[in-house]
Parts: sequence; C-alpha cells; structure tokens
Amino acid sequence: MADSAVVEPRLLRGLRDLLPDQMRARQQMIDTIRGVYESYGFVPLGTPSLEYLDVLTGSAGQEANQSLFRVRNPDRTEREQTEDPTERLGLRFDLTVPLARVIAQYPNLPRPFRRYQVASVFRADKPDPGRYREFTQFDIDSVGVESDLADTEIIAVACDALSALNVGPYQVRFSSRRVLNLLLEFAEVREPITLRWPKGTTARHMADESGTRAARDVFRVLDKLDKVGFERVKLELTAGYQDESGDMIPGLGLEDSQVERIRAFLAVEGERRDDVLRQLRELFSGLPDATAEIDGLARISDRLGGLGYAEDRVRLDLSIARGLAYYTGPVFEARLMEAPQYGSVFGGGRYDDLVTRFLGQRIPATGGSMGVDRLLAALVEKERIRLVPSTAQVLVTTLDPGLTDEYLAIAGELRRAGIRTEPFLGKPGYGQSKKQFRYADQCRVPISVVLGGDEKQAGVVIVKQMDVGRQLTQQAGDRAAWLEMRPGEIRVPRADLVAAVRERLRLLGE
RNA sequence: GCCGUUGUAGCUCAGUUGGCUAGAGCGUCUGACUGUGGAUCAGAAGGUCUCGGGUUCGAGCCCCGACAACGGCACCA
Repeated sequence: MADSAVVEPRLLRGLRDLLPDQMRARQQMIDTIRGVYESYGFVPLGTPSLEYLDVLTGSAGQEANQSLFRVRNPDRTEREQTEDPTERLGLRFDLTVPLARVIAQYPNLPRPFRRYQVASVFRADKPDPGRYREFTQFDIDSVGVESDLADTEIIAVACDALSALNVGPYQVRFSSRRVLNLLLEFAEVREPITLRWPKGTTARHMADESGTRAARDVFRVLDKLDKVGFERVKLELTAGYQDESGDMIPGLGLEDSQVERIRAFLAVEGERRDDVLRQLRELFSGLPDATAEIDGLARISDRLGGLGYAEDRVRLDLSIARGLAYYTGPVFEARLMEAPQYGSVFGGGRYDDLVTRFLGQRIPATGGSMGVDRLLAALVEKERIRLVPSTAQVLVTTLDPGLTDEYLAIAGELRRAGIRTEPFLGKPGYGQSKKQFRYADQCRVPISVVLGGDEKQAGVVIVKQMDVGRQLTQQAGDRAAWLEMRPGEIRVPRADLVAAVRERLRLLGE
C-alpha cells in the first residue's frame, strides 16, 4: 500500500456519514420541529462549532472535560497553548453553553430572548449503538424569564413538536431540581459526602477519585433508577459494590434511615399530577420551604392542564433527576412509549446560574433539547418515516441521443411547473433503457417520462408510474411476457405532459 | 477506563493435525437483450488473509505484540 498513493477511506469511530435517504428524512424532521418552535415565536441562532476551552468547561462540572474534542488554535503555537489554557479550543458539546456565552456577549439582545438552534455537537466518549461522537441537537430556550410560565411553555412546545412529528404516543415527565434539594434536606444529607469504598478496593481503583462528593451527587445516582432498579441504587447510596466486570463502585455512605426517606420520596407517584402533589405536600410537611416549591410545580401542572396537555402525555414524576449539575428548577424529559429503548428524546430544565460564569450576574433561563438522531432512529424503526434517497419526482429518460434538447426542454417545463425533475445524465440510447429504469427504481423516483422516436412522431409522451412495476417484479415470469407488460404506463399528448404528471403525483400523494 | 469475543473480497462467511495458484453465496459490472425495472444463463472485476515480529523446509491456520471492530460494565451535561 505504501507505493500506491490511495488513502484508505475511513472515519474515526463514532462518526458517520449521512447518506441521502437518511439526510432527507432528517431534514423533514428538522423542518417540522422548526415550524412548531417558530409557531411559538422562537427565533433562530447560530454559533460556531469551535469555542475556547475555558468557555466550554466548568459549566457541567467535571464530566465535561473528559469527553471534549480538543482543537489546535491556528493563531498560537503548541507551546503557547500549553502555557496559556485560555488559548486552547474545543468542539462544543452542547448548545446551552454557547447560548450562555451569547447572552453575556450581546447585552442588547431583547429579553426575554427566546431562541432555537439546531446543530451538531461533539463528545469524545466511547460510542455505543445509537450513540455517536457527533450528533444533532435541536435546542429551544427562554433566557431572562424568572417565571415558570417559561418552563410551562417549554413543556408545551416539546409536546407540540412530538405530536407534529407523528411519533406515536409519548410522555413528558417533569419534576424540579428544587424539590430534589428539599429531598436532601428531608433525608438529612450533609455536605460534603465522603465516599465509601467496598471491601477489596485497591489503590488503583481509587486513583482518580477525589474522595468526596457534593450532596447533589445523590441525584446522579437517582437518575439511574429506571435503568438499574432500586436495590442497585441503594448500594450506591450506601456502601458501594463491586460490579460484574470487577469494577469498584464507591458508595455515598448514607445511613439506612436516610435511604428509607429517599425510598419514601420515590414512592410518591401516581397517574394524576395533583395526586402526586398532594402526597408530596404530606411527605414534606415538616419542611418550611417546601410549600413554595410545590406551589410552583402545581402552577405548571394546572396551566398545562388548562392548555389541554392531559395526564396521559404530561406526568409529574419525582424520579426525574437528570444528572446535570447546573439545573436549578423544573426539569423535564420526554420518551416515546413505542420505543422506550431509545431513552429520552427530549430533555432539559431550568438553569438560572449558567450565565453567571460569563457575566458575573445571574440571568434566569430554561430550555430543552430534542435529540434528533435518537428520534430519527426510532421513527425509522417504527416505520413512521419513509426513507427516500432522491429528491426528484420525475426522471426524464434519454432513449434517443438525437432528442437531447427535447429531454432538457421537458425537464425545464416540469421544473417551471414546480415538479422536481431530473433528466437521466448517464449514457443515452435505446439500449440503455434497462439501466435508466433501474436507476429510477433504485432512487425511488415515482415517475419516469419516456419519449423515443415513435412517440415523438406520434406527438405523445409516456408517463410511467414506477411503483406499479415495482410490485410486479416480485413475481417471476418469462422475459417476453415481462417485456410486454409495460406496467403503469399511460400515453398522453405531448402538450398535456405537465398536467398528466401533476395528476399522477397527486394520486400518489407526492 | 475495565472485562470478553472476533479480525479472510463491497457484505455474510468457509478454509482439513500447518502443504501447491485462498474459495462460496450475495452484491457490483458486462453480455445474452439499439425500447422497460424482476427472473434466468454466460462471463468479468474485486484479496499484501488487519498490521508487525517469531516458530517452521513451508503460516490464513501455531506463538508474542500492536491496532481495529463488536459485546458487556462504568460514564453519558
């Protein structure tokens, strides 16, 4: 291979190409979501893929650092960058941090600033099935609004977007980080937490652990409840354990009585939001700050109810923790009932302190993020979206090289009539007809237009509907009969071509 | 990051205790067929057997190492 100049075509793992059929479906989805977001009056924002490393880090706690793609700053030498970390660059890992930067950097933006943004984000984690190192998020956020009206609206717009996408039944679950903070109070969890390692732990396991955690680390553990069940969560909250691979998982060292209180909190659940609220008021009746927070959740619930978002698709679920450290108020996530294995397809919450880093001044904000890739994968699996690899509605075949100008004229006519049309640009010729029809078939172009010498002389064209033949090809038959079939074809006067094509497309629902 | 499995044609895989020029199916291309998608038939292209070292008269096969992919765990803003 060394002496030949070819480079092996390849991608870093976790990255992928999006071929036309995927790309088309994704664009349709994005258009749909954008339509819903704009119907609420949100405005688009674009930011660069690259940001300074110090802009990106620090916001999401330690988690952010390890999965960042780092990029060399072309204006600085390697040495300069190493000596001055503020000169280093990285690829954005979400759209929320860049938004916070923009808010701080453009103080004249109108407030509330309600923006949407759809873009690739990058994480250098180990890829898993359905989890990539570059993926697309479609974010929507309201910045500068203290009121829980803003949170209510984010939940509503998420519901509307999911409905518009025809994803089937879905459920948005919400809770509040502040209620979870009350839980820490209720369970008497004190700062800081000292990690407790299970028996048999060696120094190697503990190497890069700091030994203490913040109390909110409890939330990160609770977030796993769905996935691993309460027993496993309990172990991680108390003494830690050794998992199947032999890894030592440190415990948070809580007492049994504390875990009991957490269990009682998690037992607060129900179909009806006001039922959950009632139980919660009872459980937290000894906490002076609880009433105000629970009232806030009640307001969101009531307003959503008033807007018609009923219990079947919006639930108050106190186990929604969301691991992210920066949430400060209501948090929410959505999942598809028909495809729960895809996890959360929309998630977010209130983050009132995120802009503080850049401005030194607190600016309330709330918002969420639609996981475009997960959603697309789920829709494809559930056959709720069609994968079509071409944009053309019509292929003009080129049987007779002498009629080339005519073919181009036909394509032009159809395009002016608003019909997406492609002339066959490969080798023309009567003998090439097989290839041309096969091309139309493979690309799923719904209609072919055929014009040879015979038709030219008769002043007609053939409009051929490809799906008729596509079905017939399933059955075997002898060649003569096959050639005779000419499935799905109609002959129309040349002058009626546009009308005939338009009518066919209408019947096909294209 | 940890544990495990696997690397042979574009894809899925076969390949005898280590033995001649490394095979099949599917796919691709060409023709049968200057006017129709499928099927059929004939033919063709496509391989440094992941890479590097070792053992051997001889390695796709055995040994060591690296890399990669896949699966599980941890992580997942």
